[in-house]
Amino acid sequence: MPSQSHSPTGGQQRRPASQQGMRRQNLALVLGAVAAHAPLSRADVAARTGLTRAAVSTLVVTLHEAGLVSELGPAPSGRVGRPGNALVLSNEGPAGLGLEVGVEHLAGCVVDLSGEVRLQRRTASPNRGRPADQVLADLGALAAELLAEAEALKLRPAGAVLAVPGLVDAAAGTVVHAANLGWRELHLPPELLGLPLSVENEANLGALAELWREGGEAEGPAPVDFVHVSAEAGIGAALVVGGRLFRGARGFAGELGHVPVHPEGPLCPCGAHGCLEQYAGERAVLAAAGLPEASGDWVALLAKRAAEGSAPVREALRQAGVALGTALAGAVNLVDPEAVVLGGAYAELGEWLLPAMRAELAARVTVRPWEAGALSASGLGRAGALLGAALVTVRRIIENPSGAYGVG
Amino acid sequence: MPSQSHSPTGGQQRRPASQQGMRRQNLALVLGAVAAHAPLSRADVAARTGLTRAAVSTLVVTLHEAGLVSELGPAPSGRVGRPGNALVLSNEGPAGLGLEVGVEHLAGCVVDLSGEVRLQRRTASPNRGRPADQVLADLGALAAELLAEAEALKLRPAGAVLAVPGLVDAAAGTVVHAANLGWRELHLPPELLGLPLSVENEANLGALAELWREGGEAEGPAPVDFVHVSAEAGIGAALVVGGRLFRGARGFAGELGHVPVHPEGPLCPCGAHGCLEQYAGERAVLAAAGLPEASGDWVALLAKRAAEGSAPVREALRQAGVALGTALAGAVNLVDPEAVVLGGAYAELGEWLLPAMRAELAARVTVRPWEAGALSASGLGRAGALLGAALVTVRRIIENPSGAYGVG
DNA sequence: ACTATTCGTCATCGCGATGAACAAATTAGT
DNA sequence: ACTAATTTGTTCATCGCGATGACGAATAGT
Repeated sequence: MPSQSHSPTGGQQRRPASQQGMRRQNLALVLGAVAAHAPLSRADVAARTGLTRAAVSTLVVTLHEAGLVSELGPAPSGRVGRPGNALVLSNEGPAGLGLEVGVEHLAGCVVDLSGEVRLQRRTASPNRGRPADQVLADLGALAAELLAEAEALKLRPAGAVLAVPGLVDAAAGTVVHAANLGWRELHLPPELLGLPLSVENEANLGALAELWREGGEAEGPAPVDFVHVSAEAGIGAALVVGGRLFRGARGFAGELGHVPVHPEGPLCPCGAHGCLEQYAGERAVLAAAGLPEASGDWVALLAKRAAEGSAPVREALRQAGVALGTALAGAVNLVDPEAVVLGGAYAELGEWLLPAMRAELAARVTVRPWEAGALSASGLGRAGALLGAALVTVRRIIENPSGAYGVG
Repeated sequence: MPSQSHSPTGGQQRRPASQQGMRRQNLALVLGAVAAHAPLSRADVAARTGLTRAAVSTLVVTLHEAGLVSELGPAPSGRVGRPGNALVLSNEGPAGLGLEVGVEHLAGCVVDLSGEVRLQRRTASPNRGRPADQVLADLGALAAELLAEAEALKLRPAGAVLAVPGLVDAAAGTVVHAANLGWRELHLPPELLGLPLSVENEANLGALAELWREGGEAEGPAPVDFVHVSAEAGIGAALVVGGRLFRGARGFAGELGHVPVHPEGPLCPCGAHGCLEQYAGERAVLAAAGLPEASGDWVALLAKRAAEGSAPVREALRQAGVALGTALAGAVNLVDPEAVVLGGAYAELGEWLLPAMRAELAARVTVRPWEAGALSASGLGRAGALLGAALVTVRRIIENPSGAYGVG
């Protein structure tokens, strides 16, 4: 289960603090500082973390032996004094493998510790209704190729995470229901080619990719409390709270698609009336736009038609935006996020969806301060899920370096 | 600010782990075990926490010197072996002072470390529109009386928390807006009679009281992930996530009252259309019931008329329940709580509100498992806020014993 | 060359948990 | 009643790990 167990039920079952725990925590602290702030000397790390230079030194020895950090050698800083020895995350050794199964494709990628995508691979594959074991076999072959190439780069993935468009029980490692693939109650093996394998919802992984994106760009610091909306199979929202994915008590948080928008609206397959999906879901938008359903890459098609100036398509998207905005207004009133990010496939339709969403949010979020800029489209778009899947393993190593292998 | 700072913005600004931090954590671990599981011998604590008996011994010495735990003396256990020396939370020394200002009353109470209410006081006081400093002066007098009585019981409150019906910025210690009192942008002094003073929303405190209620009764274990709905001034929902109050990025989470229920519904004073308050708020319910507004204790009045069998009142409450259920269905779909608790004044109307709410939730929460029993009325009712206010200080001491005084 | 800095490492110290040993207090068995 | 077996709580030696302070190394400024 990536990132966070869903309710550790641990009322007060905390572990006692031992000196080994202390060391573990400080290893993570040092590695986290190196991961977050590019090249850093030991002294920089000490200043930033509050640890002593001496302590940082011994911690770095451990991290270096584990192959997690490497030195670039002394770099003239321009200032007086002995120059520091720059530390960076190792671009060899531990890595993360992300896998993705979509309706029409399989994909995988390998990222190194610094989050850089080092390998990527994508193959067309009509998976709709195909037996799951065949799909998984193809996916295994793709993963094997990636692992071979990774070995040539001296990268050694420590875990694999699979992104699935559908409802997933991450803790149990099962796909509860993926309508577009025709999967239901599918238990995935705990290992793939010797790597521990986790499953996760595409929407959640897209949110994590957004959370962990390189903050270096001019986009400002990545928010740690946000709602990430994405539509792939149904409409899902991932809640990120304090930099952690929030799964809810039973792991089913984020079902934005079934938030009631018009309580007396049309019947939804879920059994309720007027769910958001009835206004902003695939079928609803295609119907409103006058397009046939199940038409291949419907998102790309909509984007193309809208760009061409099709009035019905634009109106359909505007109405979807209104519904999304209404549902999100409720969500914002409830959880008060720092930002709302439109991700996944819908990010590509942002140009047509965002104005109506912004208007709706501005009109309905009135009790607290709310700026239009707090709603934006993800720059990652559909690539987010795969990237997020690969990053899960890497982040897990960085946040708990002694957990991987026998570092401690 | 009680309980949890609202977004520590701490991307990776964690403190380094020192051996003093280790001690602090283990003190909290031991004290937490004693607080949670009644009388416990040192050996029991060791077994339960995973610490060594030796370690527990020295930790208990520190806690005893700080006046946080006391010994009951050896108690025959019936089993073979030397009997353990039972440890309990001290019923003297550190305590918590809770204060409450309502539209028609002032109240205060003192709880000891074990959460027991030792002193309670309530005075009628028409506070609507009265100058805030006069109200606070009266409240100070009430607090002074309680502190004098507390001293006779050898209880020494370590902090005071004030429950206010309205929007509060707990971190800044200000009441942003309390419509029913006529307060706006009121900065409260940081101290009251020498005690550090915090302010908090009534709804949030009611939720915390629910969270911290004695689990011993047959009501089963208190949930750690739940939504606590209460209506006092407006309709508020407090989200408790993993046993902590969730405040949102800016501290405004839980505005259930302005979640859109019927997007094209009547205009709300907040500027939006069809907010929940337009269907389940004080004015809406009274109007639907055919009663004059601003009629003293309107909740009690509604409960009385409903119990007498008044059809219009019952129908008004049923419709409010439908609206509440619709809004809550959205909330449940989003955050997947373990339970939903109806608290505050509305708890007294539970008999008339719950059936419609349950029906609505059952119909609209379909993707995940949902049982009707997950929605219930709080047993604390309106007393929750005051109790929660007093418990905040006590819980803070228990969760961080070295923070209070110079324990460490 | 000399001084002022800054960086990284080493020896020493203190704190706090661990583990083993031991006295005290009880029950079970004869 | 006396012994054996347990369980509790404390004491003592030990270990791990960060803090502290000192020292060599490497740079800039004069």
